[in-house]
Amino acid sequence: MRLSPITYDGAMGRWEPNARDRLERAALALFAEHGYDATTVAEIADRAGLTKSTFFRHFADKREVLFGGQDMLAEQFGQAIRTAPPAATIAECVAAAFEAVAGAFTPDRHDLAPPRRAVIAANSELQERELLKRAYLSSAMADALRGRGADDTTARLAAEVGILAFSSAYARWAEPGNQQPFTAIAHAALGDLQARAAALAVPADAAAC
Amino acid sequence: MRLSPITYDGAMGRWEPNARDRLERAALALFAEHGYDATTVAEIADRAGLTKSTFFRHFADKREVLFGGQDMLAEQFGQAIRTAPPAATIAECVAAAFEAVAGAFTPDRHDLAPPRRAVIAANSELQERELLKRAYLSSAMADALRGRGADDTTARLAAEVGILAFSSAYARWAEPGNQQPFTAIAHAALGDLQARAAALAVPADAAAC
DNA sequence: CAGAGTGATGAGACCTTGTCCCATCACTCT
DNA sequence: AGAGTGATGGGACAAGGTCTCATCACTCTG
Repeated sequence: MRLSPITYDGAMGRWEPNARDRLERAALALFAEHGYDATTVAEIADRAGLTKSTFFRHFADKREVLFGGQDMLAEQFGQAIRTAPPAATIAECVAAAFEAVAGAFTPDRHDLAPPRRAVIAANSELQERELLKRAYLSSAMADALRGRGADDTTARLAAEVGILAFSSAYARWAEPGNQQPFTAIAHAALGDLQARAAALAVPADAAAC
Repeated sequence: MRLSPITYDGAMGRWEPNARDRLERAALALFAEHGYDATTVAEIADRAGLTKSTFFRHFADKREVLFGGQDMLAEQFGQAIRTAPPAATIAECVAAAFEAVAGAFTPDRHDLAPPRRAVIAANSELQERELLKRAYLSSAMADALRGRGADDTTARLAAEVGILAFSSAYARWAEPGNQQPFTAIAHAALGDLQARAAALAVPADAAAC
């Protein structure tokens, strides 16, 4: 299948550009229409004007088409923590990581989040992948913290708390009515969790659960 | 394929009993010999004297054969937290959950842990499943804590910290030379994490990472 | 003791995911 | 014009996983 040529600037594919983009959009549309399971890779490729072969050249996995940017996110987390000021505390390192990825949460990306979340919420296999993504981000943060000299246990704990803050901040940012920028929400979530972590450490506290 | 009859007491299979057990052992042996990827479900079933059909009747998934008891563990976590004394703090609820599952970590199960861990460590797909299992246990704990009235954020945080303590305690318990009972290790790990969580909450602390 | 019922298994067709190899095409460079 | 390059198409292929139906062992009932 050959599509009409489109002039495009930038280093894109040679035929019709944006093959990866087209596949992502086609997948999201079909998943929303018929559900994730009822949609085959061949159908996605077909709607994008491509074939199954090409799909798997762009995505290692059928699920991957919904979880594209996670590698970049993990890389940015790690980079921000590694390049934070030497005197920064662990909490400040985590906050720096959040600021580093704030660029990915621009208002124009905001519209794509709700349908994507809806598709994931409707399928347990995709929720699993979402959890996996979190674990991946968490271990990237923990590695970077260890690289700064933090001991293993503290690094893992801080990373878990950081990811918890990140994911709840993302959920709030992605809400349809939200206007606040991601950074503000993320910082608030992190501060909130820090306070609650302190409360956890006081078993004599009267706060029975 | 028909095997010689074996007298057996208890509600087992009608033909050769312990089909599920045999499949698990055959799988672990083959995975250790040839690796996870190079072992097909048909081979596992064949070594167990069964067929592919029967394998998928006992396990929803090829990976599932290595991750059997997680449902039970999650159930025990939840049950212990729901039935903890009304005045128990969150930390005490988590500790109660650990005690509830200690029965699963008896010395005779200790020997099966190292080969299983070795197989998982050699395959990323299985490590992913391990992470998924953790997330599953964590959400079971969080649900139970929410059921006691804890707010969402605190419940999730406590569950994450609890699972972190649990998995590091399990790793220590499963070490070949270990003699300590699981409960003692788990409580120590939880206490350790609580202290570090408190330190995280003090950003003015001089502990740069 | 005969026959119906039950539940686990065997057998095999079938679809989808994911891999692999090779031919083909568009575009670029010389 | 011709060679090179890189993305794509096409099809064969293995394995995972689902489904259906027949078969067998065992139990229960009359």
